[in-house]
Amino acid sequence: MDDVVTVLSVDDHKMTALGYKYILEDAVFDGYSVRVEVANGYLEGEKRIKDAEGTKRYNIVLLDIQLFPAEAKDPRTGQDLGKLARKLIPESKVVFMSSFSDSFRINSICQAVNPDGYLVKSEIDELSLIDMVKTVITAPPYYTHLALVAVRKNMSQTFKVDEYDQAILYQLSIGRKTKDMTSVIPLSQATIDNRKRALKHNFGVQDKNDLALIEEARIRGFI
Amino acid sequence: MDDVVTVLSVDDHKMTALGYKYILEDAVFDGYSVRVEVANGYLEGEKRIKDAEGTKRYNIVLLDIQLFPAEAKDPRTGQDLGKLARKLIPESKVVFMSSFSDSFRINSICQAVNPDGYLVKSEIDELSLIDMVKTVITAPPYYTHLALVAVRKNMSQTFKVDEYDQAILYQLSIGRKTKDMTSVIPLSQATIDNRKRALKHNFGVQDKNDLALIEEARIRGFI
DNA sequence: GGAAAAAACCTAATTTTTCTAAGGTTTTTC
DNA sequence: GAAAAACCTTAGAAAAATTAGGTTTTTTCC
Repeated sequence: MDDVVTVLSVDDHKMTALGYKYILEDAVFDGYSVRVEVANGYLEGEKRIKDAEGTKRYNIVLLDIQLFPAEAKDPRTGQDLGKLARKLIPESKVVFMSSFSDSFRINSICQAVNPDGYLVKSEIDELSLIDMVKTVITAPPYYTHLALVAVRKNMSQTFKVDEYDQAILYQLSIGRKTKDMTSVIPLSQATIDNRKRALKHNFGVQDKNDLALIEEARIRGFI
Repeated sequence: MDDVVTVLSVDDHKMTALGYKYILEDAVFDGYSVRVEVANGYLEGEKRIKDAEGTKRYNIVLLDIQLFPAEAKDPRTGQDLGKLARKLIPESKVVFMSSFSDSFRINSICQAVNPDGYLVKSEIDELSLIDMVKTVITAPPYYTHLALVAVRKNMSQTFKVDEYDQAILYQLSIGRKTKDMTSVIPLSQATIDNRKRALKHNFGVQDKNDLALIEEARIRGFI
């Protein structure tokens, strides 16, 4: 193992990333030290990853999810950087840190990127940060407690919805009109109507509105 | 919290269970101590769980998976006891300890029982056993490393198979003939033939035999 | 607040997809 | 070499999707 573990930390709050940097660089590891490079926001993070293409420059890439200010309306997230890292620097470990602890989001990211770690920000302290580096380097994966709870919830979900139903629930949750879903879900509007009706029935919210369906889906971890 | 945490340990190797008993009873916990009752095998475990029905007698139920000697040919496993515990003593935490570390088995059990912990036996030592009790009591779940790796593998599985295909793969893996699968899978033999052919195509093993299909499914964590 | 427009909800007929029944051919097992 | 099993195919049945459009409810606008 190298004497220095290099971490790229990508966050839209530089102060947060600097906090992690000093914690990790001050910590005492067994047989190595940690050096943290900070990238402020999506674009800088993207650049660093691209600049490192094909190298082993980073042992760990630490990614926030939200990397643009809300008003930027940019749909790209840390998940996209995670996928990019997987492609360009496949030997680097990818770890997410996010304030999101909802089941759906965590499981979606884990499925899409298969990260070596996931930390819910409210659970991060000095010890867990250090423990994350140790575990990710030697025996991934590393999940904080709430991330594990979310994973467990998904695993034990006995009521299955297929990919179409999941997409319908998601589109409902972000406010897309049913008639517009045909542009993102390859089904006819009547089929979407039918499946929506079936979902309401199966979730025990027929005779109720979409909000009830969304809420029940959220409770069950489908969104 | 009670001063004493009571654990029911169900294993078919009494010496193993006794080992856990002495480790945990000798350990020093913060604010409580641990008392372990040992049940030797499935039937005794079943009896203890039934006797405890509706009570809070056990804080934790620790279950091995294999609870009959191989020659007994009894299909019941610790998973059945786990489900029973969930039903009769719902306030007790359920934790599995097993030598199985294959992805399919771990994920099946987690889905069927939603345990508060899963330990792969090769990873159990004094510290992890103690840590398991602490975590399970205060903030479940607790998975050992290989269990987490298995969970992660399942999560990141992008190639989905539905329940019918998964059952076909499993039946193939235990050697059941295709013509006999109709007794355990509610599909016609022609449909099973068709799905099997499609699975071989999707897994890139058409023109190969069943062993190739099984192996590829195992690699991908479907069995 | 009411009218018009938009969207949701719903349904029947038709089409498409998947399953099944039935049985033939090929391969494997004994 | 015979029997068993796997593999494969076709025609028909069943299930799901689609087309097309109607009714009801909600939203928007004045």
